[in-house]
Amino acid sequence: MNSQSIENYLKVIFNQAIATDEVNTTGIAQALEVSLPSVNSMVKKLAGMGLLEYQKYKPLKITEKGRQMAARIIRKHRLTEMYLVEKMGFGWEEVHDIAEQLEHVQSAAFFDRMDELLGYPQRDPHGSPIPNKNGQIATQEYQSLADCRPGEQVELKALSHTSDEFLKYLNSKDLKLGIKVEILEVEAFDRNMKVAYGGHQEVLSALVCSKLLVS
Amino acid sequence: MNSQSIENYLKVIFNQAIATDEVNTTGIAQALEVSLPSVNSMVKKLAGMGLLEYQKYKPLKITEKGRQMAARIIRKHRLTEMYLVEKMGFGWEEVHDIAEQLEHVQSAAFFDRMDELLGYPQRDPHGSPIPNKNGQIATQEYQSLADCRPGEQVELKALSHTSDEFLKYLNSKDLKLGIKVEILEVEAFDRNMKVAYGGHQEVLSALVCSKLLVS
DNA sequence: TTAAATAGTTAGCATAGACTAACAAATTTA
DNA sequence: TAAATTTGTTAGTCTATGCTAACTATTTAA
Ligand SMILES: [Mn+2]
Ligand SMILES: [Mn+2]
Ligand SMILES: [Mn+2]
Ligand SMILES: [Mn+2]
Repeated sequence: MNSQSIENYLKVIFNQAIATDEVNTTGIAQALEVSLPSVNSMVKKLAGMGLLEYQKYKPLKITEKGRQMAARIIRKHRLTEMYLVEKMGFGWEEVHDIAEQLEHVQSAAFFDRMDELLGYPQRDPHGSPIPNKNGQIATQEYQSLADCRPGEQVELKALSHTSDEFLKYLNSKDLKLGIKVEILEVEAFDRNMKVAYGGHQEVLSALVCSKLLVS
Repeated sequence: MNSQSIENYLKVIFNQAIATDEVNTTGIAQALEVSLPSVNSMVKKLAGMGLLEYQKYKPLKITEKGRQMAARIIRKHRLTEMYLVEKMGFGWEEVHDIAEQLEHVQSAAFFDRMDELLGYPQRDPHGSPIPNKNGQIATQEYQSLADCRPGEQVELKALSHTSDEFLKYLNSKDLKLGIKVEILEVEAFDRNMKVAYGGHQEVLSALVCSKLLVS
């Protein structure tokens, strides 16, 4: 069985591969808050396990085997988050740290039961897709709210950033997944957006808009 | 934060202290399936943390601090087992291995929520008491079925042994907690018992009877 | 296109937690 | 009670995973 450490590395590498395709040592070190030499030795180990392709000084590439293994861990993470929100009444800002631990539990039955009780959800509470048991994952086809034009009416589908602070900010503005948002105005200077949704009218910063994924 | 290893040692020591008051190195080694020197060095570490009293060649004694810490882990274990059975539909023979992992999750909110959703249960699916948040634990005041006499009518309250095989055996005989059992006959030679309960009439071996706790 | 900055690597070390081999103390058995 | 057995301890080793310091390769800026 792989250690929690290995699983956490692999997950970070997988996520960085999605974002940039080219994964580098420094990015992993920052994401995991470990030193560069620690990453270097773990990367060699993962390569030895056939999960990465590693050549000195070259960007890292995750293998298909690595991708699948990572996706299965992410599956457990996201199912857990969904379960905590839907079945245990937690807020979407409370679940990540718990899921970060539960994702390492070794018990197919446990996660399969969550999946079943949830009715086989496709997305987690933050709108990210839940990989299937084979490690296949739907690609996000949403655009950023920041790329929308005045007059458009869109639906909030997912978040591209899920820090506690951001989620609490969204709570404070009653911004939830599924709400319909109308873009009223875009300020040319700073790209701030005036939007209307569910009885609210708010001005959202360009930073916030860039993290909101809509369709 | 204490490691999973430390927590598992402490739990074993706590349980042995309940059973015998005198805890010895060999017993811990057997329970955890590790070598004697491994236990010896961990025991010194736990003593250094103030969780045990250790003197060379003397039986170990768990401290009040150690007892409380152990009971809090056991609380998480037993709440988890109860949650898995009551809220997720697992059988009592399926939950121990999952709880063995979940008991190490660091999140008071997670276990408090389980507790709340379960309605603050006093006992786990095997009838063992669930310690409270301060590490206080009710003492079992049940007697073994093996100590009962013919003609007595008792209620099955808990198990003093909870291996998968034993639980599956109980499943096969429809023996569940809460059922009323009448002792019909005790065979003098081997102490086998003929009992009746819920439409069943069975002969239970002395070994089985010794593991069934009743009131 | 050289110099500076950044990124990646290696060597060496630390800690946690496991192990075996060798030995010592305590207990049991003859 | 002396011998045999069991129990506990010490010393030394190993693997996993981290670290810092020193160095090298690559990339960026002057
Ligand atoms: Mn998460
Ligand atoms: Mn994790
Ligand atoms: Mn258990
Ligand atoms: Mn455990």
